[in-house]
Amino acid sequence: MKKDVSTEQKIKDAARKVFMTKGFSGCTTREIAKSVGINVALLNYYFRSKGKLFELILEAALSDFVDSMVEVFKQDLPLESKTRMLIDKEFEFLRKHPELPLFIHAGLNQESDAELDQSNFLGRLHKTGIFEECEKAQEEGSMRKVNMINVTLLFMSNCHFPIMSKKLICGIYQIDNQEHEARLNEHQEIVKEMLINYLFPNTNKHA
Amino acid sequence: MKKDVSTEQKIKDAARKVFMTKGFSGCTTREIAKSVGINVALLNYYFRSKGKLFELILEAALSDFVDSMVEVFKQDLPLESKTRMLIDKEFEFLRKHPELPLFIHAGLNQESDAELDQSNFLGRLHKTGIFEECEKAQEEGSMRKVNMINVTLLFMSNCHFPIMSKKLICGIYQIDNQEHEARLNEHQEIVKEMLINYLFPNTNKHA
DNA sequence: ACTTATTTTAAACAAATGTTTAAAAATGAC
DNA sequence: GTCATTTTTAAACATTTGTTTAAAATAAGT
Repeated sequence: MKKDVSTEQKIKDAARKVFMTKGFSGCTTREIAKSVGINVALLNYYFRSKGKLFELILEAALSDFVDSMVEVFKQDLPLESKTRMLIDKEFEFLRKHPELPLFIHAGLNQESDAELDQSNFLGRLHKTGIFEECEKAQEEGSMRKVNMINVTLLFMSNCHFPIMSKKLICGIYQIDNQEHEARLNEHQEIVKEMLINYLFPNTNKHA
Repeated sequence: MKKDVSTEQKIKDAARKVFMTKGFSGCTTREIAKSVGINVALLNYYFRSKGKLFELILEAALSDFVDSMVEVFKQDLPLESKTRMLIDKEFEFLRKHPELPLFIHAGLNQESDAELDQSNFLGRLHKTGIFEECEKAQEEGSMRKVNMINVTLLFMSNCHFPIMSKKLICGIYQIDNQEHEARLNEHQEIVKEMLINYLFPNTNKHA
């Protein structure tokens, strides 16, 4: 019964890779099975259907995202340092999984129901105490008074979009991967400074 | 031969709507045909194939985007006013076509070749003189010295992402459409202030 | 070793899909 | 009205696709 890696896990890994790059309806069960080296029927033996398998992968992807955020929020650091760290971690994480943001957004649109809070993402974030921490800082006046949803939007916009827009940017500006990487590295610093200046306006700027 | 609207155009309109919401492989030619009220064969009579039709729609969508940018850039206004106007126009445009950003990014990933600069987007932008205008402002010191690709990224990130992430945000924060709209309206102002402060740091803030 | 349960496969199924063919309907020219 | 051209349709074609069935191979229990 024991293998190096269980068949079930091998299928999940392959499915993740294929779904990520091609989307749910952009690939076939046979394509996934082939990339694992197994029969199509085995897919439905372990998971009941293509759709069920996809839901699993999507949920896991979302979870990965929240995990990387939680990890930073839990750190015992001043808010401003956490902000820098969050941005750095996000860029680092997304450089390793550049297809993830697009996959998640496209995936959520595919599933009309989108039972997104089964995994209780909001609860996991709350447990880190980050919301109270921001609230306190906002009352103290060290942090700008902005709704936390808007704060989230600011972070995600400026971290996720630069990664997911690679093809568009390279296409419009006619640049290659190397140049794009350079722009991305610079952007990471730009975003850090811009967001910190905006959210913590009273801090001395190092300029 | 003359109709109120030509069949060809009706197909394009329907295809645009369907492709936008479901993606290339997320819909069928029959689905498009049905929504026009015509036979499947007529699709391939006017356009040669599903793929060719899709390319047309995608190209047009990209063109719409650039058009709305060009329109603002051509205005005879100080850079800072143009910035405000660009952000307002982008939000306005995207509220009307919220599926567009995701459609474009997913579409570009689907087409491996992505002959994106057939429409010469860069050239159209150049012709507005916006690049020279920014370069001059940067030398004068009124605008922060940031590569124009990064400037583009800043604008797109902060305008496009908030729109395309609606389902994700509503799912995580468990908010309804109305609350999301309120966040979006506020975000529009946030983005304007943040970007202007960052790009034109020497201007007096109205605070 | 024999039996039972689990894992894997080959083959088949029915439905869906992109595309084509050939004929009918509509339109325009004269 | 007749003929030729354009537009539209119904039907068919060959694949593809998600899923199932039934049997074979493997592992586990005793």
